[in-house]
Amino acid sequence: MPELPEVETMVRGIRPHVVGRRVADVVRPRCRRKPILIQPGFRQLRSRTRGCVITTVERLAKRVLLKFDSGDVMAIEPRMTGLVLLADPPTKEHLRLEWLLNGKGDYESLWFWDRRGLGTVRLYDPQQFASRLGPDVIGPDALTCSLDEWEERCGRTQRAIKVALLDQKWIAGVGNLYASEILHVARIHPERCAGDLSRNQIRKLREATQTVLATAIRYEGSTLSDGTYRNALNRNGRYQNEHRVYAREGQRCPACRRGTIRRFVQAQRSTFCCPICQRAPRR
DNA sequence: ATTAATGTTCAGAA
DNA sequence: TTTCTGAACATTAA
Repeated sequence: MPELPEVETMVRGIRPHVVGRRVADVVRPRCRRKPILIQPGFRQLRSRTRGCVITTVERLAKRVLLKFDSGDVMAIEPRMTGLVLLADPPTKEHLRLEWLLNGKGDYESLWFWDRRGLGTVRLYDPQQFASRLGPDVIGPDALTCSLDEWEERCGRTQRAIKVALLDQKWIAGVGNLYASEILHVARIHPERCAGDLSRNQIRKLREATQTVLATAIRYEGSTLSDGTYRNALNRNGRYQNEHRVYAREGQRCPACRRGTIRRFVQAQRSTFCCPICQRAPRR
């Protein structure tokens, strides 16, 4: 379930071990499953990255970006179950790609592991790389979505606020789990129309987004009960212990201690909220 | 033994 | 134009 905090944890985990190292080779492990999507194909990925030095590792919303001295940018999208690892994959049979690394370092390879296989790896040349994403909710300072930008975006959609938060072209970086957590902290009902929010509520929403995601990063993300891990050494995150509403249906709300956490479905995804803290919109 | 649910993204339909 | 639906795939729980 890599969302933004889990992807940021991967990036921080691998960065010190891969920056400056040269790709000796790219290997697709033997695997009878349907191969993951690689653009522009495995052979080109291999020939264009072999011999290149990794210059930077960054996060863009929920993607891992590796940049090479050739100028090429490789975007790894873990989607539902992908992990970027230096060691200790959960299983052998779901290993999808291996980058063998030359030079001194604690680890021989960088791996992409993906149980469901919905993840993608794409290689872009410098001119070609242009993101279709909205502003990153918690990017480097200059790129962090400003309050004015939040307000402008809210004003131009009639969708429920939680549905809008999950739209990466609208604002990038919020996933399903953290959307419920953020709205609970901001005390905004998930079904409220985004266009109806006051400037003050939008301010609270923006602040809740930044504090929830920053805190989750400090805890190295959330490891859910399905046991898909996310840090670079396949260790559990710890933020799942801090969840206030996600997957806590039927439990007492930890904020008001009066409401009972409810679950319902929006845009085919589970939403959790406290009906007392988060007042339902008029219908 | 079916069916529903699980984190994400995107093409295509409404 | 905007918004919604289903599919991609694997695995587990009910």
